[in-house]
Amino acid sequence: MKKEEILKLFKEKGIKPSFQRVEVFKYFIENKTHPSVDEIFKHLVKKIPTLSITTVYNTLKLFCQKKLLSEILIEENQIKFDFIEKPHIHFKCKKCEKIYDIFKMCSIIKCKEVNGHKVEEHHIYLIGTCKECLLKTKK
Amino acid sequence: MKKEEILKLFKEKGIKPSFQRVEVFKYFIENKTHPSVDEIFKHLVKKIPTLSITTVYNTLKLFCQKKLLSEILIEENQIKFDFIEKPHIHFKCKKCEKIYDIFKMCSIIKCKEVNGHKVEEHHIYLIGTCKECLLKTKK
DNA sequence: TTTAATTTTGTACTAATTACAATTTTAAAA
DNA sequence: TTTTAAAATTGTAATTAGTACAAAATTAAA
Ligand SMILES: [Mn+2]
Ligand SMILES: [Mn+2]
Ligand SMILES: [Zn+2]
Ligand SMILES: [Zn+2]
Repeated sequence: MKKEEILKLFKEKGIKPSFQRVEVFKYFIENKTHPSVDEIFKHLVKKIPTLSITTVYNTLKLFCQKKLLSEILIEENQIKFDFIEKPHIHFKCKKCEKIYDIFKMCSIIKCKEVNGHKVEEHHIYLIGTCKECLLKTKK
Repeated sequence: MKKEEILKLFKEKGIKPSFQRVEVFKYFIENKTHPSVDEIFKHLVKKIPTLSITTVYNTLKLFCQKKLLSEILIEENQIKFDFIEKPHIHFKCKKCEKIYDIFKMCSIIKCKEVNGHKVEEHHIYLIGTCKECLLKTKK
């Protein structure tokens, strides 16, 4: 995703493209991970020494409101964030703590209504032992 | 669930039935909700004035280890707890904040393995506007 | 009754997040 | 270009959920 594309996307969403905002957004494009606020801050502050952690919080909240990102509640002590692209679910390994994207479809993900309630977001995560950790244990 | 049944269950699970532990457990049986640590503490401290919040934390951690309770990560700022009975998913209304149990089955809930990873827990929650809040909005 | 193990309690601490006012930046108006 | 107002960023302080830990209390075995 090029700079122009980002600026175009921001314009569509009504987001003013400050340097900090663009850098936070680029973090998600360049690192397809599920970072915490702290991870983003620690990474960007190297490039933007004046960066404030508050700006990172503000920016992430804005991006979530504008549906560019979603919050992932999968850790007990901190919120992680995910770039919204294709719908997917998550798998967290309780051994190595890694979080994997799982592109497996399920009736729940398409569900727009349940028991009379209007459904707007779907959050699914699985916990267990990942492929790699299973192999390590066998050895 | 009677006192004897609780004591029997605790014995099976290897939990010593201290007064505090039994009271915390009874909270879940008598209130089929999804309480936070603070809600449990505030409720029980009326009956047990010497109760420490640390005991509530310790007890809930123990109950989770022993698979009597599960942690629900659905709020950004606090963990909620759920009595483990029938498998179910949750719906949270973003208007009134209420959390509903949804007993709707889905292939994901039965999934024991995905992409080579061994699945041990399934967590599914939906966000939206609940039936009641939809009605209020229409008026 | 002694003793050791377990549980509970209270306090201090940590760390994520929020509140908020001051400063800086941006962009429009004059 | 200069003035002005709005928006964004920053830094600090406050809040709050959760944890660490040692002392006190309880329990149960020796
Ligand atoms: Mn993801
Ligand atoms: Mn439930
Ligand atoms: Zn792993
Ligand atoms: Zn509602």
